[in-house]
Amino acid sequence: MSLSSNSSSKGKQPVFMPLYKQVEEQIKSRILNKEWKPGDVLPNEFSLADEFGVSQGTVRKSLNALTMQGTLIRRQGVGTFVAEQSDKQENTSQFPIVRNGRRPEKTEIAFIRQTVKFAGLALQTQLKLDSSDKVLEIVRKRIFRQQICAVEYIYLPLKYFPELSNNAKLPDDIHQFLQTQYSMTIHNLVDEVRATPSNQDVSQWLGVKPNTPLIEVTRICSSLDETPFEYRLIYSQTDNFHYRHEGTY
Amino acid sequence: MSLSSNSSSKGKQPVFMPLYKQVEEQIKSRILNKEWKPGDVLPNEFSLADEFGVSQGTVRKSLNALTMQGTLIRRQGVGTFVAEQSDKQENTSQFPIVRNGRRPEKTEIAFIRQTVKFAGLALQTQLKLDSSDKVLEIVRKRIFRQQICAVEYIYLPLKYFPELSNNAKLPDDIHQFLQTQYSMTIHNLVDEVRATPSNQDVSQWLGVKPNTPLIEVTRICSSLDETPFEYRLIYSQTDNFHYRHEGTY
DNA sequence: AAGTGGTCTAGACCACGGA
DNA sequence: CCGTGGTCTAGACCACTTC
Repeated sequence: MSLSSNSSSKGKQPVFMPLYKQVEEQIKSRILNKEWKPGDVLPNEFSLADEFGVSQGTVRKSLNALTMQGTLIRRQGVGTFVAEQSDKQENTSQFPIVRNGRRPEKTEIAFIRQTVKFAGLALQTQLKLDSSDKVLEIVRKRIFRQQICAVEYIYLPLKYFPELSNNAKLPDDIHQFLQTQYSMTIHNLVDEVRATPSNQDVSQWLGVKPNTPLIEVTRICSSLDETPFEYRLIYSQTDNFHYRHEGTY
Repeated sequence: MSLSSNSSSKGKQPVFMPLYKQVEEQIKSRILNKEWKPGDVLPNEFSLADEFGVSQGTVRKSLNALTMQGTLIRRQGVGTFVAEQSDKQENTSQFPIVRNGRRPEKTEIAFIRQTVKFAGLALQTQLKLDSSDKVLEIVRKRIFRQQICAVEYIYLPLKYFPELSNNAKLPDDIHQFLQTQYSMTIHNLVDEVRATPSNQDVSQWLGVKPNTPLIEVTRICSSLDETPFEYRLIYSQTDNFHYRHEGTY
């Protein structure tokens, strides 16, 4: 196989895409097509170079770029793999609510309930659904050492995950589950944080007085092809916890 | 000049540092020493390669790494520059409070007051100060089109910025100012978000009823050498605004 | 036209992990 | 031991900016 020449007449702007970028896109699309699934090993650099008709150094540049984006994992002496959910959780603290003065810690999960519902308005707009689409709603608590730290509402569209309509309880690690069942991994996410008075339900679950100020984190997770596939609401009191984000410029 | 051989007997673990990493550290330290200041142009790749006694490709790898960390800016046909504050603000949305359903937008600033104080407890721990250290406190409002969106308390230690003790009002773009005056640029930051009832002062400034639930963002900015040099508290109501964070895995 | 960074190649050698 | 990715080099050519 060989890559396209550098000028294209499709768009208005002729698109100049360097070889390493083209290789990157090719690899990405094979992952999207599930030719290569999470955990799979890719051919080595020289095989890929042959296949794409470029030099090994060019392939290397693509693989390293995808590794930095978190799509691939490279292990010296072993090979290059499609990243699994578990690989990603090491780097970025999956769950953003942490104890004051601490780094992210592992949480326990206490299941409350799960139901299939029609998508409400917020879900329709954020997950690109319409009013006839259904979602699985999961409600559960996050706990650090007997201390209830947050309540989560998780919404998964049946459009993408049809088998969830049966009432089998999902495992605690939902993203792990979605990855093994649907080869769906998080590629990026958007968090919006607001302050809101605690409502009846959440107050009970968190063990706080109604109208206590809580933070409400709205999290939307998207896959590699930019499909938003999960909507999540997280409620937490912030006497002992906070939402945390650390960034490098 | 030439770099150290790959094995060192200083630490407990013999440290193997690849050449490109050593070059990276060298360049970083020259920036810290203010040999190269924000906005300065670096020598070209071949000059640096000569100077460090490595090949041009190795220097390139270092420069690209530092570019991705936001420390340098490279412009084809022109040269490689030490990043300025203005370069950084383009990539990462400096100010994290945005209107609902929007991307980050430019805000106006309304000055309220500024005072020199002794550092309180939170400041002492977070900025590594002691009780005799003084800070400049700046209080001001953030405004989107006549709509007050947030109140900011900004704390700058006189330890790092001694000339601020005179009562001259600082310009709106504080980071721009700190960069030109002190060659101090943000390298990373930590945000902690909590929910809190609005107090008397903030209620007035934001124009909300006392005890309205607000978000409180505690932001600590650090420089390239990991010195935390600014502590900031941001208060905002979240009927029309929210704290936003977008991340790629 | 001169000088910069950007892309691409080809090949050498090293370090690591597993059989 | 072999095969993998990691580092490093040297050199060619391209694209962009400035003069």
